Amino acid sequence: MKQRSGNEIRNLFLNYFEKHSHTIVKSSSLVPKNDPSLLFTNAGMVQFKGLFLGMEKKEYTRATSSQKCFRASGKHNDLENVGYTARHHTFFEMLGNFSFGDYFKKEAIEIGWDFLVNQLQIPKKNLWVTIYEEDDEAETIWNQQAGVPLDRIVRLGKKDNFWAMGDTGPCGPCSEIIYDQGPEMGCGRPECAVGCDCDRYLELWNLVFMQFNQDESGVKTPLPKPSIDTGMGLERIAAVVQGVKSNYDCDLLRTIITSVEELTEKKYGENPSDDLSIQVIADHSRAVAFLLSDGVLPSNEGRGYVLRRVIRRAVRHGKKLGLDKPFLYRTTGVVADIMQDAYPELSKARNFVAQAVINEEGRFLETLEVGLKLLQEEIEKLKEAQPPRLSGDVVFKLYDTYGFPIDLTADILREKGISIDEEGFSVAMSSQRAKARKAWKGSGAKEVEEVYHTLVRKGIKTVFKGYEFREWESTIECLLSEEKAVEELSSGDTAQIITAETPFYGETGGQAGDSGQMKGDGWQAEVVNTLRPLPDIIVHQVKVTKGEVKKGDTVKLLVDNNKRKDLAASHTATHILQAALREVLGDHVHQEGSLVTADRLRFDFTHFSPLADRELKRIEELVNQKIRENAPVKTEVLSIEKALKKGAMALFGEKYGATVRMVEVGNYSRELCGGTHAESAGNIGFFKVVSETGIAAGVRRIEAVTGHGAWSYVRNWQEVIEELGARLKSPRGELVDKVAKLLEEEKQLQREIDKLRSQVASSHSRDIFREIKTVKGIKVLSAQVEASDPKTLRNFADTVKDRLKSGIAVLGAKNNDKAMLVVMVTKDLTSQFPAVEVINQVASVVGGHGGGRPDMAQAGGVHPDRLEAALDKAYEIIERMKK
RNA sequence: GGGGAUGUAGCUCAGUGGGAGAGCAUCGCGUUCGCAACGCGGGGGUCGUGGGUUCGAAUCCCAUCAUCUCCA
Repeated sequence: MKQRSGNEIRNLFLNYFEKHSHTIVKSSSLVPKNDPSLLFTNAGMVQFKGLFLGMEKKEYTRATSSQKCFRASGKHNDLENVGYTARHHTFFEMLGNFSFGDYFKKEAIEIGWDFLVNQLQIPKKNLWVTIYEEDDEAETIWNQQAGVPLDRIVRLGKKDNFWAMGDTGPCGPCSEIIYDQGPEMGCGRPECAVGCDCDRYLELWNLVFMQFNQDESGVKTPLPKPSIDTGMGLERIAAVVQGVKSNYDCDLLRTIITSVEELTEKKYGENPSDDLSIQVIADHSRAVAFLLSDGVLPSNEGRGYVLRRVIRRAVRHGKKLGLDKPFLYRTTGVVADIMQDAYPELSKARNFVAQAVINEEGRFLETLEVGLKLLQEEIEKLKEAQPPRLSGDVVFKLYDTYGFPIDLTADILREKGISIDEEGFSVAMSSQRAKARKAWKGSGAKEVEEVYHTLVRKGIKTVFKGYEFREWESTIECLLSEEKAVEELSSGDTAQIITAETPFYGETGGQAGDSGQMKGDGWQAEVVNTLRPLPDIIVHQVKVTKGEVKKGDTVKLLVDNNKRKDLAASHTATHILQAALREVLGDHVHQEGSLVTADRLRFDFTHFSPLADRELKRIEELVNQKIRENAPVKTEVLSIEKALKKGAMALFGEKYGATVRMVEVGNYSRELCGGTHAESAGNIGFFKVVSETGIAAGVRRIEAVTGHGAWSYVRNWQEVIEELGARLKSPRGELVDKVAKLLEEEKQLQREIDKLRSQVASSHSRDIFREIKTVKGIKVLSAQVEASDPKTLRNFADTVKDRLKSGIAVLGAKNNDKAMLVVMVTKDLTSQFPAVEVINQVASVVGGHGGGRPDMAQAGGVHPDRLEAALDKAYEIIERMKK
C-alpha cells in the first residue's frame, strides 16, 4: 500500500471517478439549502436529493463529490462519542459517487472495488463485503465480477443493510466494504465477526442501491431508473491507507493534534484522559472552522446552539489541559491551513472565524471557571451518594446562569461516573418558561385573540388604505366593548371599532399603531391606538367623546398626521440603521426584533460582541450621511422570488405571502416590510444613538431617536453641560480637565483631614496617659478622647496599645448624637480578656453593642451622655474578668 | 419583558457585619562590571453608582448601570 496524505486520497478519488465520466461536484454548504427537514448536511447525497427524487434535472447523470458533513444532532448524533472512540467525529468528509438513473449495481461494485484494490492498493486479504440478506444479485456481482470469495461475503439484515431516505420515498438494499484491522483490534470474543460493534471490522464504504419507491402503506415498487449513492469517510480510508489504527492518527487530524500539543505542552499518547481532551479539541476545531465559514454563528437556538455547544465543549477540554486563555481560534486556523486548498471558503472566512471563535471562547471562559467551581462543590457532596446523580436544579443552574449546555455537564460528570437528573432539569426549565410567560402577560393579548378569530370566520375584515391616504371614509363593521360585540356606543365609552377600510396603521411588525380622530353623523371619537391582532383585521381603540355610535354608520377616519410622520421617520431610520450595521459590522447582522414608536426606535440584532465606540460612531455617522443624501423611499409590491432576487433583506423564519412589499431607501437599503415609511430619507432629519446594550448571548440592542426626538435629546444634554459649566465656572472645553482636577484635590484634602484628625487626637495623649491604672497587675487605660470618626479613634488606640506594651486600652469618643468605643488588647492578654467581651459589656452602658477580633473590637451606642460612666465602669469589668 | 451570576489596586482574584488584602505588574533601595534571578521597601482603592438597615456595610436590603447567562 502506498502512503498517501488525506488531501492526496481526496484528489485521487475525485479524479478517478472523473475519469469514469463522473462530474466533480463541489461540496455543498453544511447548512442545507432548501431542506427544512435537515439541520446540517450529514451525508454526501444531501445536495442530490432532488435529483434522486426526480424533482430536479442536471446536465450530468453521474457525479462525485467530497462532501463536508456534520453529525451532532438529529438521527446521526455522534457528539457524545467524540473523543471516546477512534472513529466518531462531529465533522468529517464523505467521499461519494452517484448515479442518477445511469449505471447501477454492477458498475458501482466494479469501479468501487477497482478503486480500493488497484488505485489505493488495499490488500484483498483484509477486505470483506456485506450485502442485504435478500440481495442475491449483489452476491453474484461481488463474487463473479469482483472476484470476492463467497466466504468473504456476509449477509446482514434490514437494520444494517437496507437503506431508506425516510418512511416513504426511494429505498433499497446496500452493500458495505469492510476492512479487517486484525484480531488484535477486536473484542476477542469467539463470536466476533463481520457486523460486530468492536473496532476490528471497519465499515469503509457503503454502496446504496436505490431501486424501490416505498409508499405510505409500506409497499415497494421498483423504480424505473434505479440509482446509486455511495459514501466513504475520508478519515477512515486515510487511516487505513496510512496504516494507523485510529482516525486521529491520520494526517488530517494529526496535524491539528500536533498544534494542540504545542499549545498545551502535553504529549499525545501519554495519558488517556489528556488524549480524550486532545481528540475532542482536534475534532471540534474542524467542526467549528467549517460551521463558521458556512455562516453559522453561535447562538442559543437551532444550528447556532449546536455550534455553541461544540465550542464550549472544546473550551472546557482545553481548560482541562491547562489552557486558560482562548486557544480554539488558533486550532481553527490550523484547520484552515491544511484544508483551504480543498475548501477555499476557509481561507476567505479566516479572519471572521477567528474573531467569532475568540469572542465565544473568551465569553465562556469567564463563566466556565465559576461554573466549574460550583460543579466541583456539588460533586464533593455527591461522593457518598448511591447511585451518584446530580440534581436537576444544579444542572439547571449551570445551564441558566453559567451557560453550561446540558450535554457539557453530562460530559464532565461522565468522567466521574455521575449521572444527571434530566427530568428534574426539565421541571426547572418549564417553571422558568412559565415564569417568563406569566411576566409577559398583562397586555392580555392572548385571550382577546379568540374574539377576532370568530370575527374573521364571520367574514369581517379591514382593508388598509393608509399607505396612500391619511383620511378615508368607510362604514362601521363591528363594535366591541369588553371583547363582546355590541350594537351601539355612547359618549364616554371606551371600545374597539372595526371598519371596512381604514387609513389607520395597526400595530404590527414592531411599528406602533396610529392614533387620530373618527367623525360620524352627530358623534366623534378619539382613536387612542390601533391594533392588528390578525393579518386581515385592523382594530381602532377609541374613546367616544360625543354622541352615539351605531353599527353600520358611515365614518370619517382622520389619522394624526404628526404622529404618523414621526413613526414613518423612525421606521425608515430603522431600515437605514440595519443597512449601516451590516456595512460596518458585517453580513452576519440580522434583525432579531424591532420596535418603532413616534419618539424612539429600538433595534435588536445578532452580533457577537459589544460595539466599540468607533463602530457606533461610524454607524451613527453613516445613517446621518444617508439622511442628508435624502434618497427617495420607494415601495413596490412584487412576488417573493423577484424581491429576493433583487437582494431584499427578508427576516429569517418569517412567513411571507406570495406577494410582498419591498421598501427601498435609495440603493442603500432594501427590505421586505409592511410598515409606513417617510417619503424620503431627509424627512428623518437627524438620527442619534442613545444606547447600545446586550440582550442575550450574541444579541445586541441599539436604541435611537430621530427627528424632533433627537433634537430634544441633544438639547437636554446641552443644558446639562451648560449647567455644569456654569457651576464649575469653566468653559465647555475645559470641563473634563476641571473635574479631574477637582477630584484630585478632593483626594488630597481627604488625606490632609485624616492626618489632622489623628494629630488632634494625639495632642491629648499626654493627659490621658496619666490615667493608666493597674487592675490586678494589668495596665488598663480607659479614657475619653477627641475623635470625629471610628478610624481616628482606632488609630489612636493603636498608639496607646503600643505605649502600654502589655495591657488593655478602652477609648471612647462622642460624635454628634452617637458614642464610639474601641477596645484594644495586647496579644499576651487576649485569651484572658477577649476584646469583644470587654467591649460588649462596656457598650451596653451606652445602649449599644459591638464586635471585632480578640485583640481589637469596636462598638457604638445611642446614649453619648453615658459615655463617661461606661468608661469608668471598664475598670470594674476588667477586674471582674480576671480569674 | 422576566429570572440568575459577576462588578474590590494597572491585571488575575481572595475577602459571609468589626483595621481593605494576595499574586503578578510598577517604582525605589540592596546584591551585580552589566543583565536575568533574588532580597528589602514604597506608591497605587469613590470596594460599579445611588439610597436604606446598623453603633459600625466591600459584606445585609432596595434601586440603578455595565458585563455574562438562560427564558419569552
